[in-house]
Order: sequence, then structure tokens, then C-alpha cells
Amino acid sequence: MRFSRLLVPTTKETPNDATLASHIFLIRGGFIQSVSGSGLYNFLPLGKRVLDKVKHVVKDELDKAGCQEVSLSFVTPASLWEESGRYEKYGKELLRFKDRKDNEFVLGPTHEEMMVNLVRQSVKSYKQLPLNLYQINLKFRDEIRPRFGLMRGREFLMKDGYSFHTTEEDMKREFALMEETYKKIFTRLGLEFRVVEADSGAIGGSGSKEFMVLADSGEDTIVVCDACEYGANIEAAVRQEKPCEASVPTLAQEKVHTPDITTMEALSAFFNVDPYYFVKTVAMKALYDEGKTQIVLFALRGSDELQEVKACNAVDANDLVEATEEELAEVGLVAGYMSPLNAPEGVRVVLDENLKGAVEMICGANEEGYHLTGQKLEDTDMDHADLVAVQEGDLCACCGAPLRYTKGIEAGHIFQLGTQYSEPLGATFLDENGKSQPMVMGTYGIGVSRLLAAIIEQNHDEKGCIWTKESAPFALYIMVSNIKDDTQLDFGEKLYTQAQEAGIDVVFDDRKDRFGAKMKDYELIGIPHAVIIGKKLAEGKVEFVTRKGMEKEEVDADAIFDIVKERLCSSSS
RNA sequence: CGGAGUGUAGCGCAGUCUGGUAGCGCACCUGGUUUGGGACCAGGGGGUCGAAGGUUCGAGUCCUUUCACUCCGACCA
Repeated sequence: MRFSRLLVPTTKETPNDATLASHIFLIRGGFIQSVSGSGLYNFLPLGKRVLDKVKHVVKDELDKAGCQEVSLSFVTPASLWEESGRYEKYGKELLRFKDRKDNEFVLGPTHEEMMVNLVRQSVKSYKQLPLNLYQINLKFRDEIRPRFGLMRGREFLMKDGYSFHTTEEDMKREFALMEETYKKIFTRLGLEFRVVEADSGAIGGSGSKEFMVLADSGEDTIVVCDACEYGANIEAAVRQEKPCEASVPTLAQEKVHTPDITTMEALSAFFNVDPYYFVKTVAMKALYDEGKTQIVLFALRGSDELQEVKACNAVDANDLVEATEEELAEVGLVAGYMSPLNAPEGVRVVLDENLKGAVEMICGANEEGYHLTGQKLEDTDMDHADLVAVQEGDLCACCGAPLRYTKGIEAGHIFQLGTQYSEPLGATFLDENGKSQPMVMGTYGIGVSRLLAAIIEQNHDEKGCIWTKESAPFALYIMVSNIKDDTQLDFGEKLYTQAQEAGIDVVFDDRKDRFGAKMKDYELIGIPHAVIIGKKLAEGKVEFVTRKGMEKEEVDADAIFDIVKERLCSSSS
């Protein structure tokens, strides 16, 4: 491709809303173009090329793993979503609209319903299973706040795959195969990543793992252990039960006047007791289908923090929001003095597992200005669940080493779904005995357009992008420094033809611009290797450039083609 | 949804307080010079000033309504 014919509108100026490196460089480098803000982007030729390269890697590995590519309709009938029960649960992220006949549709944010529908119509027998179908298609989620360019757009490209099995064991086998396949994909793309335990969120299911591309700008906090392989999203992370070194308090069982003492810090000082021996009670309003709500008290040790996603899952709610003081007063609760013991009627209570059998505890009295000391929680029959947000320094549940936080970009997520969708949607097969059974499912996603951003977050410098070998829009860039110098131009043309004939993905910068301008564009666009043909050609020398580190080597012009062939094949970046 | 802002040329912005010829930089077009680190000179094209209504002889500017977008937070495969 000749650069002079390529639509690459690079800019010197940074768009004012861009803060992340990937967002800045993808826009400035002319890869993508914002569609009047609001999380929509056009892909220009360079961006499309990168997208295709990434798609190719994804497709190649999936096909090798035995998956089959399909393409489902982007517009999906609302009736399918009503069948699965997600029409309401998915909330406002689902873009709903009607056609001219007043039929309701949604733009697919993910395609479980559509894929199950496809399979239930065409698969009837155990002989046709297992099956793993995927597509690489647009998705639309009406995000509350799209931002960071391709990182969190509203319309985005996703690879979504779905597998169907006769048994749980076979689904788990496929799940493991997909984990391995995903690792190969991320490795080929040159990414540093970590596979972590995750919360299943709106997709549902029993077990899920996320593929986190490590980057400080990542939106997810992940908990990792440096001593073993354990890693988890903060939303799902577990730890060893936290020991307490402070001595056990020996307070009588009584009601103590504690005016205006409501924070954990103040209480700990007032009683001279470690926060470990307090019951922290957090009130939330849980939201359910059809606008139903319920006030829930989540109780945990004063030394722990509540993890909201875990809390939400514990009460099977669609969402949790903070309860206002008025709402609390309505059910007879007082902020600062709440307790899971003697909670008012109609209020649901969930205790953290770390409170099982707790004794000598101090908690609120459910009465303004009073706390209770010397309380036991051991003989309660209240619900228990893991509600704790793992802190840095907590001990790994697997090996006991301290855990630490790091940041990641969620680029892939795989789920063991079970029969969560196949049952309500009636996706069944006949087994060997002619008996009808629901299919066991797994689902697997990769944020393909988000990967572009992730690659740049991990591979850039102050000058621009540094694409990895398998993601680069071109493998080689050839620049003629002064286009008016016929010797330089002829040499460039010849090398360009040679490279093309050798099957190298090459872009030839034959623009009339000066050296500096072309060099800035090269650095911004970030093609892994370049050949620069300049003044030294008169002495039989040209330059071979490696974008990573901007290493420049002066080499014999006669040998340049061999060097190019050798370097492009061998280098891993 | 709470808080704070911004809408003026493709992009980045000034002009709004104090109403009176619609401006600057980048980009673009023409001609010339220039060619190893985002060149220079000269000339040129491009605007329903987010939208609607109002006040006024006259509105980018004042008033009312409205829409959109951005940032912080909340939220979020």
C-alpha cells in the first residue's frame, strides 16, 4: 500500500476528552474516529486493518480448537429476552425499540438467547453434541457512561462463543479447552495477562474466569498471589480467615450508652476494643424484578469491608443501592446503631461467614444512642454468605502468602453456564434413552475492539503506538526521506515491489512531506519495523528501524532486503 | 442518577461580562521556495455560532425553554 493513497488523518493535537494513551494514540494516529462523542467510533483503514489482524488471531485459534463460526442477527426480538427473563433484569443497558408494526426488538448486548434459539431449532439429539459456535460481531450496550475510547464504548466488537453439551463434565472439559485457547490467543497478540476467578454478573452461571490484560489504567482491581497462581477479580476474591492478634474483650452482656459514636474508629476507641470484635452492619436497598425492593442488612466484622457484588449475589438481587435515612427510618432502623440481632420485621439479614460462631461481639442496639456488648452470634439461624472485600496483605486461601492488588483490563471472560438458559428457553435434546434433557452450556467472550485499546495500553511510549507483531496494521514501513531525489525514490520503489512480492505486509511512504513529518507519523502509527532511505544512500547505506525502543541500525543498501526478511520472520514483537 | 462544565469551520479554541463587519491556530486548496526531526512566503475556500422561542432598529453576545456532549462520583462481563 502506498501511504500517499492511504486515508490516515494523523493529528498533532490531542482530543480534549482523551486521557488514556490508547485513546489518544488511536485517534491521533488516524485509526479510529469519534462519532460525535457518546461512545461510538468509526474504524478508518488503519484501525480496520488492526481489527482484522486481531480477529484473524482469534478466529485461527478458535477454529483450531474445533469451534464453528456463525453470524447472528444483531437486532433481536424482545420476546426471546422475555423468555429468558433477562428483558427486565438487564436494565437500561439494553437498547429497546419498535419496528413499524410495533413489534419490540433489542440490539444484542450479548447473544445467549439468540444462540440458544438457533440451537434449539436445529439440534435434537445427543448425537449432534457437543457443539461450540461463535461469532465476531457488533454488540451494543447503552452504557451509563461510555469513556476511554475503545475501552468502554457503547457499540463494540465482541467475539462471543457458546458451547452445548450433554453433561456437566463435558462442558467443564470444553471450558478448560477454551481457557487454554484464550491463553494462546492473548499470547500470540503479545499481551501480558492473568487469568482470574470472577463474578458471573448478569450472564449468570456457576463458575467464571476473566482474562485480565495487566495495565495501570485498567478499570478492574484484581487480587493476585505472587507465591502461587491464585488470582481473582476483587468482586470474587477469597482469602484465608483473618486472625486477630488483639486480645478478646471481656465485656458484660449489657446495653451501653454511646451518644454520637457511630464510626468504627470512634467505637473502637470508646470501648478500647479491636474492630475485629465489632459487628459492622451495612444497610442497602435490594432491587428486584417488577420494581420490588427490600431493605437488607449485611453484617460483617468491623475489621472487614463489604464487597457489594458479593452482597448483591447473596440476596439474589438485580442491584443494590444505598438506603437513605428516610427509608431506614420507615422500617425502624437508625443509621450508626443498626444490628443484625433483633432486626425489625421485614428486613432481611445476611451475615458474613467470618461471623459464624462469633462471641464477645459489640453491635448496635437498633436504638438511637446505644450499643450492645458481649453478644454472641453462634446460635443464630440467619443466612450466611461471603461478603468480604479482600484487602491487600490478606492471606491467600491457596498457599497462605500475602495477596496484593493490581489493575487489569477485562479482555476476555468465560462462563460455565449449566442449564440457566437452556431450561427457560427449552433447549433440550433426546439422550440415549430417548429422554428429553436440557443442554448444558458454557459461554465465552473476548472484547475484540477493546483488545486494540489494551494492546496500546501495554505497548506504547510517549511518541505513539508500538503494535505487536500479530496486531500491527502493517509489518513493514518503507520511507523515502526526500521524494524529489530520484535515486532514493527508485531504491524505495524497488524495495517496495520486492517486499510485496515476498508477501510482506508493507506500506510505502511516498508522500511529499519532509523527513520530520513522516518520522513523526511513523512513530505515532507504530509499525514494528521501518526502512528509511535517506541521504546516506549515496554512500550505499540505509537505516533499519525497530519501533520498540526506536533502535536504528545503519546497514548496507544492498543487503537490506535480506535483513528485512530475516528480522520480520524472527522477531517476536 | 448527584455534582461541575462545555456547545462558534473537519480538529483545538478566542469572542459572550459591556449587543453593532464571525476571528485565531492546525488541517484543506493554488503558486513558488524547501527536503534528516511536525518548513517558509503569497494567495484562497470553508460557519443555520447546538435547537426553538422572545427582547431589540440590530443577538454568537441579553431573557426563556430545550437538546447534546464532556469531566468527577455513583454504576458497570
